[in-house]
Amino acid sequence: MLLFLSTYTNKIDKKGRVSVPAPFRAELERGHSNGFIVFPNPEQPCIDAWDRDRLARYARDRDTFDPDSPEFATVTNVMLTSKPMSFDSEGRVTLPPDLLEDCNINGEVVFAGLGETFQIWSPGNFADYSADAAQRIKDSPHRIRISPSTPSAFDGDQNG
Amino acid sequence: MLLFLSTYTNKIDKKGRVSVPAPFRAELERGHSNGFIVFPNPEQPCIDAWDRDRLARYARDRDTFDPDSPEFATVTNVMLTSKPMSFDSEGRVTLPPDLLEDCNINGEVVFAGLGETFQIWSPGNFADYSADAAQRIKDSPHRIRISPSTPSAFDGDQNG
DNA sequence: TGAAATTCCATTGACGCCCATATAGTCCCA
DNA sequence: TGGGACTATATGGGCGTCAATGGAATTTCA
Repeated sequence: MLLFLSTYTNKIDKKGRVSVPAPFRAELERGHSNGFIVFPNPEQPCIDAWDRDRLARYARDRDTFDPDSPEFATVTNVMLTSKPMSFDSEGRVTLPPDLLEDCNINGEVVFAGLGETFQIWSPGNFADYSADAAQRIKDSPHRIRISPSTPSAFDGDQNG
Repeated sequence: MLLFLSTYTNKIDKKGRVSVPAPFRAELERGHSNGFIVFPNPEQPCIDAWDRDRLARYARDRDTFDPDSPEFATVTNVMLTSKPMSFDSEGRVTLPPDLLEDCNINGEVVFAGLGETFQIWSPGNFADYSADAAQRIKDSPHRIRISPSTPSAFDGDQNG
């Protein structure tokens, strides 16, 4: 699976282009994709970025939801509002102006790796968001817990 | 699988032609198709557009339905009312006038990507529809949940 | 022969491709 | 180990191509 890590801040030029961090590009290429898909996050003032395979999986789920359910409404809304981004020869994309406006993005963007996906923030909103997350961790500290590994390339290595 | 994303608003010219968004055309070509199939949506004032393979799958299902069931009636009606659209050399189609009338389409159309299929709306009806979907999401918010990936080139992730 | 439809050509604006530059990081070698 | 050459990334700008749209020319059918 793809793994997007770390955060990067890049500039948007006059033509609206922004370089996607090279490590993110490399990850997408690992998934045989020369682009990714963006849509407005339904809960936070940021842009969600998924690889095509993940969105295709989500699209398939649409047929399984009750048309009156909120799940159906959400997946429908994601499909309607998502836009495919493709890299130019320098690894840049042009993010949709309406999404930038909604997220208060102007001149600079933060690429925030979240593991299987990443997000795109304005530096200001991202600072608030990550400060809030840090505070919540302080308020209720806990140990890192990770689910047992599925037996894969290695065998018999999964300590409880 | 094919993936139709985002929404596009295009004009219908005096001769009834309208450009199909280039990304939709590209998807259809990916599926080795130089056109698509339209039929009136049974529940909403819009036109459903499917690729040929999907309609063929649905046609096969007809044999499995009880002839007295509503499912049988629906699939039968879809087959009876479907019309194949094919692109001219500029990527335009001429939508059937009766379907346009039923959907209050006049001068402009919205192509609405829904993942595996897309729909064709009048701008006004589409605004109502998407506002309604947005409202339903607000009324019962929930996080996006996506089914586990099928084991493919990469290893699956097991979220409960 | 007229109406409708299909093919072909023209215009405009946006986007992608190419080239150039700067900066930072890496590698090599003395 | 320090310096220099090389490479890759991020960024900026010019230009050609393509998409969307409109209309003319040509064909088809009643």
